[in-house]
Amino acid sequence: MRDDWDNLKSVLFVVRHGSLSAAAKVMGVSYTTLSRRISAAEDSLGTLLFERRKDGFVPTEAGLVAAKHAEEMETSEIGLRRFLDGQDTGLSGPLTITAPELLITHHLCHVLAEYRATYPDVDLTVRAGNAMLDLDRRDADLAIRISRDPGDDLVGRRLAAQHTAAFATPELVARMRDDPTAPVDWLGFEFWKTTPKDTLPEYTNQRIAMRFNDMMAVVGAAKLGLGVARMPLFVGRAVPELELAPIMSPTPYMDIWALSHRDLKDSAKLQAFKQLLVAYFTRNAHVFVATD
Amino acid sequence: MRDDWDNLKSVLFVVRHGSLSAAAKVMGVSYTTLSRRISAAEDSLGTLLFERRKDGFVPTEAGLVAAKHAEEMETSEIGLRRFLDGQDTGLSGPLTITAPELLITHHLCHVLAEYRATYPDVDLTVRAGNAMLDLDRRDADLAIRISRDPGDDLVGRRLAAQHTAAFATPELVARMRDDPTAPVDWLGFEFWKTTPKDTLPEYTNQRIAMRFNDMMAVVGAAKLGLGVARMPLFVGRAVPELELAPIMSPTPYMDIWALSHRDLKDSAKLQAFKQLLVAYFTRNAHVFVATD
DNA sequence: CGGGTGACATGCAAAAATGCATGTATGCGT
DNA sequence: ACGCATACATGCATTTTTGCATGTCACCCG
Repeated sequence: MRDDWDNLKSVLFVVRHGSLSAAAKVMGVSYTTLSRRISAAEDSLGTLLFERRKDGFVPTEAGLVAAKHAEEMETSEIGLRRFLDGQDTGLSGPLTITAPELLITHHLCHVLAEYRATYPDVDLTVRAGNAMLDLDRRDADLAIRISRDPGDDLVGRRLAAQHTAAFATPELVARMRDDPTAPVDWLGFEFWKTTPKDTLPEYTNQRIAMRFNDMMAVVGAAKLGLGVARMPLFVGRAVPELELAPIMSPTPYMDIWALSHRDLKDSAKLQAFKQLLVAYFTRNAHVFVATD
Repeated sequence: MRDDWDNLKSVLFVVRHGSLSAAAKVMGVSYTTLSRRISAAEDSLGTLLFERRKDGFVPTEAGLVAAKHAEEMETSEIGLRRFLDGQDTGLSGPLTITAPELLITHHLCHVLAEYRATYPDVDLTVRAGNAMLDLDRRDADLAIRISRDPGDDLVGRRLAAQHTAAFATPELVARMRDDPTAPVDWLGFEFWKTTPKDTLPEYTNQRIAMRFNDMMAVVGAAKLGLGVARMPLFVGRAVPELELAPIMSPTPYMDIWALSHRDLKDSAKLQAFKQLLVAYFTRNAHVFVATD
């Protein structure tokens, strides 16, 4: 009866991380402790939860079920913490933001600096990446994303409209302008089936030279003159080695959104960040779209 | 990060039982420990959960929210335990049954005796009462009830159909038979608005003499000849001092059901009990209905 | 095949949580 | 007003939990 719930938490973490040692590291205890907690949980539930194999603890069927229920418990706990943090009107403590790498590098860094200077007591964590971090599970307090996907409990705020366009080195651009019928090498993404469809009709000789799964890689290749690349306007404009390629006009692309959890709408820390964020994007709206 | 979940459990119990001391008794720890766990929880959540008043710990708004979430966690834990117990094919360990007092007194006691003799290793608990014990929350593994209310996750098995009828002492019955127009005193229930509607038309002079909230009390009053009482056939027939009163014919009443949780459908202990139960009610079906 | 790594078992000493005893405040019934 | 019960605070000794050190086994890699 005594240490029941924490033991279930241990079961969850061992199942989730695959071994005592790995779970122990994450939980900040020794695996010895975990081993004993697992045994205690098994006693309490009257069931074997893990097989002790030479190569580690392997969850039994019952162990998986236990982990599933423990996960529900974790969800409740996370929900509680989020709610309480949402009530927090103080401007100190942790705050986690996630955003695409490129947006951080070129723009968010300014907002971060300003926020840091204004609210030095907030302990700010920034997670770069497009990964679908789970705002419900509290992987982050605020997510900045291209393309809106408002989960049930999320609130979204549109930060900016944006355009994409084609970019290349000045040499390539000059060549393309001189002879539209010359071959055009695209630097594309893995998922591209064909060359972009919204190019100007006079460019009759297009092909995909290489495919990437990462925008930074595309930018690198473009800088070396390996081809022309399609990217958000704000990306291309931030790379001095590249300029707009005439093969296509800037076209509207998905908006940039800030998403956060409903429960956090009263969090002072978060709202302060959002305010700076919106101000920045308002000031710099022109960077993301073609004004001409 | 260390003892988080158990601390939340402590918060739940203190909120639920109103004081450190009361919660401590239920949890089997000292209130000193609870006091410290509460403080730990408050540190971990960064919020005050209880006001320390002279007359005890009073939960704050945040404390109530925390308890609500902890209750969700408890629900998950109970669900886990129920599931695992459901997988249990052993015929030993705890099993809890609930049923109306009268049904236990007159009938279930036989089933209990038989079960006890057949499976002596099962640790059987019987909770008498019509109270709506919560099968989801594991207040009991099996509930025998008049009137079916199949909750979402419950499975029901009809045990018997039953009739109700009017009963009274032989003296009263004789008098009623002699002169249907003489005043008939009913022993009724609190919620009765009028005398029963399905009585024979020749009894023209009926009134409610007394109201009760308990069937046993009604039976007691009826035995003293204070009036005629309506009750399930199986109840009246089991009281030697009473006999069927001619004022009404036996009428169908709500069936008797056995309800249990879906997860327990493979529990050997429970299924064995159900088997004896069904057999008993099948054998004794005639006791619950009027066959003539 | 040896060296390195990861995963776990186990015994023992250190650290932490717990319970007990004692003390204060409040209310209740007579 | 007095004894009695409830509710909690706090210091200290004890029990429990934890971590560390050491040892085993299996695996991977050059």
